[in-house]
Amino acid sequence: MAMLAPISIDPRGCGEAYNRPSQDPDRTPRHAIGEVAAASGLSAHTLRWYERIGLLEPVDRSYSGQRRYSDADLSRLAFLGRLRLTGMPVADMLRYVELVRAGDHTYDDRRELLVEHRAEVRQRLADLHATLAVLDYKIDLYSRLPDAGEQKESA
Amino acid sequence: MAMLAPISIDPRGCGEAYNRPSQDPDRTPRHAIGEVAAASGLSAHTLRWYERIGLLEPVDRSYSGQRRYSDADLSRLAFLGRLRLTGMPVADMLRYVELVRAGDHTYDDRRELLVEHRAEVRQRLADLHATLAVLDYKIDLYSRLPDAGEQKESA
DNA sequence: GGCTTGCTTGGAGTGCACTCCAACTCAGTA
DNA sequence: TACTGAGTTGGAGTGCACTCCAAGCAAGCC
Repeated sequence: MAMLAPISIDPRGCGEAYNRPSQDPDRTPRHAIGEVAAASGLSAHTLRWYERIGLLEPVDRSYSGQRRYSDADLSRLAFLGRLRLTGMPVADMLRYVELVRAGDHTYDDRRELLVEHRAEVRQRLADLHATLAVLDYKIDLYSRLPDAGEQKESA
Repeated sequence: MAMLAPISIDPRGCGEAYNRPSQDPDRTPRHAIGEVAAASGLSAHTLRWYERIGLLEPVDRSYSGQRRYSDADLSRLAFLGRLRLTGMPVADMLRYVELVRAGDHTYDDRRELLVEHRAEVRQRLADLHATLAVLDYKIDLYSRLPDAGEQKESA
């Protein structure tokens, strides 16, 4: 297998890349599914499934029928991966992708969708911070009352 | 229905409360399932299910057989709710509860479990922060290219 | 007394997001 | 040319965490 350029992904450039002029080198297919799985943290199964349900446009194929992902696919995946990782339901991701597909007149809807997700992300951050404090408190407690101690804690 | 004292929950005092001397007012049963559901954010269904699978000790009952939760139950629930909210699998929560049940000689194991969870919480915090930056970037982009604009964005 | 609302049960059902299966084909190396 | 490992498909299966159901009991209010 020819050595492929290492994959690097900038999640900022996602979705929109779809609207780029087609001579953009961005859209040259070159990455096999295994590479993409390793780079994105999604399994090959999941990558195929995302394509099947329409989260990704049909991916280009090699002459023998194997998938070859372009950098544009990769950056979309990177962004979608972030959305998933932070808890956006697949159905909402699909809606976002459909808005991108629909064209430039959907900017407002896309923004709204992202703004809503941002609010959820902030809520999660708050929950996690609060829990972190509780965990620190209890871990400290357990550290100071090491195992098998006879004394009981009162908090 | 008699007005019950408003429920306030301090998640720090959880699990351990189980080892308190029984004269502690903490263990007086008084809260109906509906109240507890409202206060904890868990549904009544879920509260019964948690009890069924052993996350909660069998809850005290009124003479007519309805559940009456004590403050000790509540504070355990508050802590368990935090663990769930921050992504701990129910199976791990169950393990934690079983360690609490097993007695004081399990402090080290409990601490280890919480330390592991804390690491996951920190990882999530990092993921969320990184995604927040991406969301801010894209939302800003969409805001500056309001809907139906003719120009295309290039990032 | 009648009404409404809330609670009870065990077991079955739901929704989400994958994840696997079987039976292939294909690519690269010795 | 044989072998190994990676890729292909649609449909079925899995795991998790609830969530609901039906039928009935109980409590508070007019």
